Amino acid sequence: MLVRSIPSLGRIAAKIVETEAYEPSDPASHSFRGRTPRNATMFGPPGRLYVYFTYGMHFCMNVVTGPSGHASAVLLRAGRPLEGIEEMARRRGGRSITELCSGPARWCQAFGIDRELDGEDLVRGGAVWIERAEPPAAVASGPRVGIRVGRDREWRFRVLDDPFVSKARPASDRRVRRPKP
DNA sequence: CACACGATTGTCT
DNA sequence: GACAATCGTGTGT
Repeated sequence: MLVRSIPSLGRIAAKIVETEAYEPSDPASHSFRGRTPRNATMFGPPGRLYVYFTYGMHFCMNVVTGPSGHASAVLLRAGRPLEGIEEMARRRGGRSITELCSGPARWCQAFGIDRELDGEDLVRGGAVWIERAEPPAAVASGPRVGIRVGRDREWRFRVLDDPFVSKARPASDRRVRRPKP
């Protein structure tokens, strides 16, 4: 689960139910064409938050996963709200609970994640960090969403039958993995 | 310096 | 299902 601490507002938390993976030899990755000012955090050490701005109005967040120099990251696409639901609903304009964190830009808005948190250390955990949660019974994988290249890499992962995954193409999943208890 | 476009979302038909 | 919103970023001149 992803946890956000906001002074005077307390904890906001959501269980991660949908992600996408990106790595440097992957044409869909921001890191594919090398380091730039925007993607610099991806090229840094793992365990950091990579936040980028897109479509002139939205933020999306990733967890940097590869060692320094190997720019890999995992996009956080959807979460199930667990704590601070009132605060999330306020930031999301009073929308229903399934629309609070179900989408990468929606999740950032609900958590108050923006440019200022790019590069945040998720391991040290000051403003935002990750905590262990109950593992899912089954994970489905399939093509990533909203990209025009790299569709052959089926690196979108979502919890099977979870109502909080984003609405994008649940039928495109091609493989189901069931981790042993 | 100009310009095309995006790891999206919300609204309208 | 179509499309507007809205601007930072990367690329090319």
